[in-house]
Amino acid sequence: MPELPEVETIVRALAPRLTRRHIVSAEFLSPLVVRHSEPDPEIHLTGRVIESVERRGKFVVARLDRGFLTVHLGMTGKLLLDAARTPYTRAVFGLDRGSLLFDDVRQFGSVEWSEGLPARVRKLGPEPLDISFEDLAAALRRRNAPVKALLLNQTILRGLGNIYVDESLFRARIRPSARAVSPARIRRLHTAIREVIGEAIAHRGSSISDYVDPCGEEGGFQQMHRVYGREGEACVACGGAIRRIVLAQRGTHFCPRCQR
DNA sequence: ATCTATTCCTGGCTGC
DNA sequence: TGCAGCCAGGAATAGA
Repeated sequence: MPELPEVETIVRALAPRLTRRHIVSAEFLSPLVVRHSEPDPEIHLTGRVIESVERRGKFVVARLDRGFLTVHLGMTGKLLLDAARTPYTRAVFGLDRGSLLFDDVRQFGSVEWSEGLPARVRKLGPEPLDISFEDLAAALRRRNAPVKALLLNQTILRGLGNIYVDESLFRARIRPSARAVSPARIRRLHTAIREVIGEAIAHRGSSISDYVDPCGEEGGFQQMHRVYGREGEACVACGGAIRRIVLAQRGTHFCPRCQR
């Protein structure tokens, strides 16, 4: 499940390989993955030049000589360089040198062409590594949803998903169900998010289920998860059992003793 | 405006 | 062994 650190790893691998490449062919094998696109993406993409590849939250955005190619990996999406097609290949881009495949088993991901930056990218909130404590506190103030739901909301903060929200809340010692979190706790949360995201990027993301980068490499941060996927195991801080509940329609992992 | 529930999708897992 | 049924979850959408 690619979140900010995984997408950052992917974009770092893709950018030098795709910048200044010409798209000589574009083929969509599943109508589902182009559901967000403006019409006729094959026509608009063919012949384009890729000018840059950047991450915006969990989106991969390639700026073209005309328009944008935007990819969201959803749950199981992969961007693969010079790879063989599989039964789950949903889009194929021929380049003047090599090729780019979009594989996605569950098809929660999407690939789109648009003339301008897509609306759903434009309305994203700030990057977690850029936002100041004051702005984070302001964004969470006067909200009454559980803090976990707020952190998953990409218009408040972009790039965090289920894993990194659980890990950040553990390090900040805040219960995921907490509402109206105090400024002192938001201070801890601000620090925790920066630490978790920074460490996860340094470890090239978490390989849960079948995440790999465009060269087929796995990440290593899953070894360092303190709560996610550790239900019933011992808390690294207090030794108590990690609990799993469902909150905001997501599997939610926390230590009942450390996170009050 | 804000919050919550539902929906999409399918391989893999559980349990009978 | 086989298979029905459930689970994972990002984000669009609908409903309250």
